[in-house]
Amino acid sequence: MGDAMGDTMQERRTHAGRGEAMRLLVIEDNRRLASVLKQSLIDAGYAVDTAADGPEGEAFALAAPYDALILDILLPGKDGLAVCRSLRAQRLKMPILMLTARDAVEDRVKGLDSGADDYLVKPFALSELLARLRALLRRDASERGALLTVGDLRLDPASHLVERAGQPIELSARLYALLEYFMRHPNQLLTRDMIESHLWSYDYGGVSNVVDVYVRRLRRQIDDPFAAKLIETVRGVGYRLRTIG
Amino acid sequence: MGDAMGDTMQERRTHAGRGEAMRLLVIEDNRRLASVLKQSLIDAGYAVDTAADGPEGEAFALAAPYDALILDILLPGKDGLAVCRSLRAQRLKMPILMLTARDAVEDRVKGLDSGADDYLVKPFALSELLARLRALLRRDASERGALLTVGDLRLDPASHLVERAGQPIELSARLYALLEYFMRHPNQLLTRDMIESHLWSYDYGGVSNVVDVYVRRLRRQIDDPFAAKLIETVRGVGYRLRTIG
DNA sequence: CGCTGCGTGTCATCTGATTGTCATGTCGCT
DNA sequence: AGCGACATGACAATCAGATGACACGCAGCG
Repeated sequence: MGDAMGDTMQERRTHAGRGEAMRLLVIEDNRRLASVLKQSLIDAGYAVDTAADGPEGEAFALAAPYDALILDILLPGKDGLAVCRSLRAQRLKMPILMLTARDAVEDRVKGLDSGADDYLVKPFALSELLARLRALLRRDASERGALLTVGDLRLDPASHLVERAGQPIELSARLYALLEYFMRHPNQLLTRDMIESHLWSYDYGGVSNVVDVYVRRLRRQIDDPFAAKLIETVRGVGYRLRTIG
Repeated sequence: MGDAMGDTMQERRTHAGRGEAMRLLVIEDNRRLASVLKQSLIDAGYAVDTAADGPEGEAFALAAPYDALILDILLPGKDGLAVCRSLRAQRLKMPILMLTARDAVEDRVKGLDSGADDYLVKPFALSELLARLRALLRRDASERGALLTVGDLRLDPASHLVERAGQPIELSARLYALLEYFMRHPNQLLTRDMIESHLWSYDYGGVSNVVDVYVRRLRRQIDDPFAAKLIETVRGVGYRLRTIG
């Protein structure tokens, strides 16, 4: 195995080396941000189109096949949520990455509710965007939007319903997002940093135990009432959702 | 407790799980800030070089591979934005964290525009710098993890799970780091100094038997319960992890 | 308007786990 | 035997995480 640098270079160039570049559509009304994004994505080896408002974006998406969409929530004409729902209604299955303004907690939930596959809170680091994009493109179409299952715990991204051992569980927005993050990475160690930058904006203070507190709340709902505990603490590092006892 | 100390310790823990220190290049003309940064980053477990102006920094970056750059915008010779663009034009893809004294939103966009991955406004808290750095470096690390195997011993960097002969083994953070270090250098003689400088601060007292103690603890968990012993003592020198019986 | 309930994030406190040191026992080499 | 070098168990200080309580903001409602 190569050293860190080698792997980095390799990974970053992956798309450029591919026969066909992955095609992306960026729907973002802020021109400056749109152009920055476009250039960065092109540098990263993608083929990129941009659209500046909802209707235009939707038309683009319907006119040509894209491998993924990057979609701002706040758009003139027709907002990102509506575009997303509309595209899904028309059976378009490509992964959609939503961009949401900071402090819009509701948005995050609605975003996932409307059929988006992931969301990113502004401001974000470009590398984070690229990483999430890689993750989305890597994921097989068949496993996106499918029912997530870990042990006797089930989560349906489409309906937002969660249940364990047949018992329905009600989760607040944050808790739902946290659980979904866990379930999309079963058995994987999630550091506090990773969780924090997924659920809060990446430049969140850093000196806070929000993550601990939310994990505690999640445990109270999905673990406390049951014998087999699913959320494991990895001391000094983070947490992990176990698939097996 | 002082903030700086707390951050240092925390960061060291974070990196304890890694075999090799991450290499950073700091390009900053203010000597005092540069030296404070360098020391703090070293304390945090990174290997750090510094450059005092644009051209020098660029030369450094081109000469050797770094895992990340910390780049001041205001630099003599050639400013940070130009350095950044230039490096990107030369296909260097490592994450770049920009620093600036100006606090206009404009700069953020310009910074990202020139190819930076993240942006930090002076004055900043050291803890924030470290947090963002971790976020930038995390990508490369998390997407790398291949399963490490030595004999019937297996270690998965992604989940931090360790098992021998199918039996799961629970390791504390330090022990995990030690084992990972061993497993990334199988059959290789590791001196006490090497181990000490990888897992503890580079200039650890020297008059301590921490290494012996931790090797003992590791043995208790991965060797004691099994017939074939994997950790070998090389008298007068150090230890070695054997792949063969 | 004020009351109430919910979700969110912060804080202080508590507790077992982890850490590094030390004293002592054991082994291997000359 | 004697000298290091290493192994080992015990120990106190420290720390990371768990946990409960609190304060704030916001939506719904009388």
